[in-house]
Amino acid sequence: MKMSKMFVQTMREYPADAEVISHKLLARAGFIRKLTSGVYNYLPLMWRVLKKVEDITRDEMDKAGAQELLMPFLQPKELWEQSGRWEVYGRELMRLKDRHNREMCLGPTHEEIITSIARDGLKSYKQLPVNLYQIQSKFRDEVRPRFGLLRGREFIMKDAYSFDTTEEGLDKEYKNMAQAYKNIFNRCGLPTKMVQSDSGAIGGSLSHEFMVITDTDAGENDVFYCDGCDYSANSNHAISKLPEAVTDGGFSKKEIVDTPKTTSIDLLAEFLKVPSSVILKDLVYIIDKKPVMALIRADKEVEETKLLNAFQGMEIRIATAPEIEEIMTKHGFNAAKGFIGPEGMDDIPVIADESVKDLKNFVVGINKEDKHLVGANLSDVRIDKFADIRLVQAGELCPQCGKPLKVTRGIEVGNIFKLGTKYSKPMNATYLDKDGKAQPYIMGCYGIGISRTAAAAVEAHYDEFGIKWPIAIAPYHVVITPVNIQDAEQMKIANEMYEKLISAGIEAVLDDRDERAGVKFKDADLIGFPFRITAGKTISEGLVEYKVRETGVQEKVTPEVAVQHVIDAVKAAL
RNA sequence: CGGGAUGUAGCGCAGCUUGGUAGCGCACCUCGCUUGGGACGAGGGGGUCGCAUGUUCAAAUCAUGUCAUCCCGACCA
Repeated sequence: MKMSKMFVQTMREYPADAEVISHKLLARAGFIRKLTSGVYNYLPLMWRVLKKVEDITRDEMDKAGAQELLMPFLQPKELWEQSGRWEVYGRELMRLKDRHNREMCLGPTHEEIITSIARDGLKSYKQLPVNLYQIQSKFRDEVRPRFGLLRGREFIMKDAYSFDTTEEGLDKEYKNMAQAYKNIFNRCGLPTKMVQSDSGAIGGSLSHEFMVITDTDAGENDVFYCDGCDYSANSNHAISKLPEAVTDGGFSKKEIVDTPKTTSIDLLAEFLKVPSSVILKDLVYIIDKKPVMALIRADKEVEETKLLNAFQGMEIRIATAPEIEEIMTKHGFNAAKGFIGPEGMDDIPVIADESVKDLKNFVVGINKEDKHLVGANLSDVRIDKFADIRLVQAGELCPQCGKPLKVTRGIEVGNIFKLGTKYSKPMNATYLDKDGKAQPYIMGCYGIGISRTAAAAVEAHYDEFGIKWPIAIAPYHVVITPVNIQDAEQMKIANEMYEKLISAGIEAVLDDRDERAGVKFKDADLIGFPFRITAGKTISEGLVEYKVRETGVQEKVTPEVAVQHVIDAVKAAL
């Protein structure tokens, strides 16, 4: 490719609306251009990168025995009603109507469609197991898209779905996919951590996420890990042992005491002169439009995803102050939210965190303004069930080996889920077993954010001058830079090297623009070509310059050697 | 959904307070000069100032409304 003809406009400044480094660099270097909020044009350089990530993914998926297909982007409401998700999927699901007023949605994921395909085609146990995948655009109408390609509304994803007859079969495929994912990210030049995770809105029993560990702001997920063993988990799934804490309030008797204006835990703890670890905090959440109460030791926080799962709900949010007032009034109470408790709220389910079990002589709200019950014990509080609903914090102890857990941030680039029969059952998607009996498929699903992976690669590989693409997903492998295109000798050597590289199968760019050297160098660094060969002032000695973007190492060598270096390096990396 | 900010050329911005011929830098085109880390000079093209309504002799500028974009927050009792 001749640089003079290449469709790329680099900018001297970062776009004003970009926050994270991958967004800034991809926009400035001419890879992407925003069309509307959370939606981007993938310009030619970006598209080359994306195709490489796709190709690596495709190659490993095929090797792992999966088969590619392509499902529609537009989906009918009916299938979503069969799975039960039409009602329960939040506003992220982009709903629309066609000219006949038929309700449709843009696919945020494809469980419903794939299940309907399987239902029609996989009738016999003899046809199973099967793993089908596609690489396609998805749409999720995020509340607040940000971070460029990392959290857009439209994005490219590889999603695979497996169908098995047994749990053992699913387990085998799950491991098979985990290995394929490791291969994919390694080949992309992106080291990832496989962490335990919650399965979220897609549902299911077991899941893992593949996280690129990054020290940039773009890491949206907290990953807890242990130096002492191999434990690692996403914050929505992490568990821990709690360090020693005061759990006995030390009150000599149970009584109702005045606690004026103690509308927060801090105020209450200060007023009663007790640590917050002996206060029972009662939070009201709205799960699938119904209120629930979550009790937890007040020095700890609730992990909403865990809470949601404890109720097997789909949508969760904390109740608003007016909603709490309404609940109070409805139950005949007249107190501010700081004084709420399960007392007299018999129709609202109450769940307590495991940590509550250790509490003795504690403090709890009883729905009376400016009053709390102190010296309470578990028998004094209505609790429907216990569950782990606690958010782990760094410094708490590893559940496996007891060492303090550490936290880091990561970008989720892939995930694998065991779905079981979550979709096959409600959608009545079955095969006939050996006995001629209909059985629902046992399913798994496996996603990779293609566009997000490319952006994560930038977060992991950049410096003050620009992007440093891993060779395997770089838009081009090498740029050849004749410093002065008026210099016939420079141009001749540059052209010869270019031809040799091209015929060796190397993706080379010749920067034949009539620009000063500085401009060409800046652009080369910004765009992030892994290698640069410069034909400049040493050409009279028969030498060119070979430079490695990643390390900054450069050496003066003959054109033949420079070309061979690039060929060797690229072959080694692919 | 709440709060804040911003919409002026492809990008980054000034002008608005105090209404009167729409500007600057980068990018783009032409010529000259220059050619190892985003040169220089001269000339040039490009904007219904987000949109609508109003006030006014006159609106980028004032008012009202609306749309869009960005940031923060969305209640830990």
